[in-house]
Amino acid sequence: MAPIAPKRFPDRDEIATVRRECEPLENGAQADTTRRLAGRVMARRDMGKLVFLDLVDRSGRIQLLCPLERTGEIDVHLGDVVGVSGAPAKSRRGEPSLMVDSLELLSRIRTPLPDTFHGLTDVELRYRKRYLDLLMNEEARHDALVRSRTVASIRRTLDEWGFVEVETPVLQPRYGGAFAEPFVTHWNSLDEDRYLRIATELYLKRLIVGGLEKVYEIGKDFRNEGVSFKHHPEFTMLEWYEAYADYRDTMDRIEQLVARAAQEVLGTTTCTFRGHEIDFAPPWRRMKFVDALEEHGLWTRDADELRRRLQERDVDVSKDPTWSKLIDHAHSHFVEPALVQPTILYDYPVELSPFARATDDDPSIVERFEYFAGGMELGNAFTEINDAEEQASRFTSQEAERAAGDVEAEGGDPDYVEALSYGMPPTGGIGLGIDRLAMVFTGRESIRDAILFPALRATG
RNA sequence: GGGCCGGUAGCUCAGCUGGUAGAGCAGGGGACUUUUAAUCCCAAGGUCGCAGGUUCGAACCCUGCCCGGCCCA
Repeated sequence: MAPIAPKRFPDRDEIATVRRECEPLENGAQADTTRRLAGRVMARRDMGKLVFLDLVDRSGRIQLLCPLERTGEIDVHLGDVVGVSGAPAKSRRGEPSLMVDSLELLSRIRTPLPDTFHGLTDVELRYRKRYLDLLMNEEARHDALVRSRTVASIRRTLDEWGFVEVETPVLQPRYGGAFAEPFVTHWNSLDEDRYLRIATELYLKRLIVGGLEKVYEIGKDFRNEGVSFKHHPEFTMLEWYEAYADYRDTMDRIEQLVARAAQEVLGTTTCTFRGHEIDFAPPWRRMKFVDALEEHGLWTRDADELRRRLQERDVDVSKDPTWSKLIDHAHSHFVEPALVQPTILYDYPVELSPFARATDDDPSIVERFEYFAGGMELGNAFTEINDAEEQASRFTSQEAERAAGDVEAEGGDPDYVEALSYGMPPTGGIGLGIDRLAMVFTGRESIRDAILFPALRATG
């Protein structure tokens, strides 16, 4: 009968820790302590009575020296999960190692690993079998940890600032809070359709009405659209809302939040993305939306004129039925890609911003900003409309956009308007695309490298 | 949706002008007490993405489809 594989391996140390213990040793020497390590065997070099293994855990890699006279036969294949105990040592050539006394097989590999030298490079396989990518490519492990630590840092900062983390519905009877088409599903027992949320915005602001004052949520949003290097149909978004604050307060906070995350995760406020060194240290460049378009000669309130100017520049405007879509196209085509260093664009046309309050001196311009890095929008923020009647009239304006052919225009939400009618404090709110931030922090140029299991077509 | 590129052993790849499929690593067997892409010997490993077509003969040429990448929309 085959021996039963151990169900646990307690009291293990991290490989990185043991490596550090090996550093001061002379070549060929070993410490008189005993350490226990567990992990995946990623290389094997047999030298007759002495077997060398490379053991990998989350923290790093170390060489195992296995003298057969002590350990017995080493019945270990590449990819097996083993636990060992032994003494920190250095090989004669100076390689940090563990001189193994005993080795136990914890899990036997059944399907051979990919080529341990070339790793797994096939892009499709890396996405479909991310576990192999993580196993074979140290870079993939590193990126996953950077993302995780970034989210942890953001939570720490918001918690420290007194924000409350909440969870709001993913399945919503109405969708809103962004311009996008939703996924639809069906609730059988109620025989009602539900939309997967495209944003958390309208529920979070209901909580501001309810007096929670400072709330945030980190979660998945879903938008029924194609995939690109910066778009993914399910993506992770942070949104926060802060009572008694406006968009200027929010600008200061987002600079602090991102710079601090970079500092904590990367050890510096800078990172390299698409060959550019990007520095998140505040203050970020700030520029009016209108001025940014003006720089490209693309600011006009006249839809026909704007259409003409875009066509002159060989832009296909056939799918832009409204001025809003045209100006958005102009912005995303000419302005956004040039915003490499962290930049805040502020004061947007009211047509693009159904939830933002007007500026004091111009009712056609609202207190909204978007912020960019690496040529990508990272997020969007407003001084929130907190008056029910004003919100209702913005929804009405959006219906006109929809009637003019913009399928992504806001659909309106009477229940949300009712919530506002009970009074909402003046409020600043913001969204942050976590996947895109992770792209910039890791230097990965595809959002699919920032997402552990990106969406792919189903196979066979 | 359109254009370009790709899919050959578990992985990384080669395969010329159409002539019966190759290597390295991994996996199996063996040798070796300081190797680290260890080395050496032996044996094994294939629906060439799928389906048609052309041809005496197709991984290779043609058509359609599937999956992926990049760019455009």
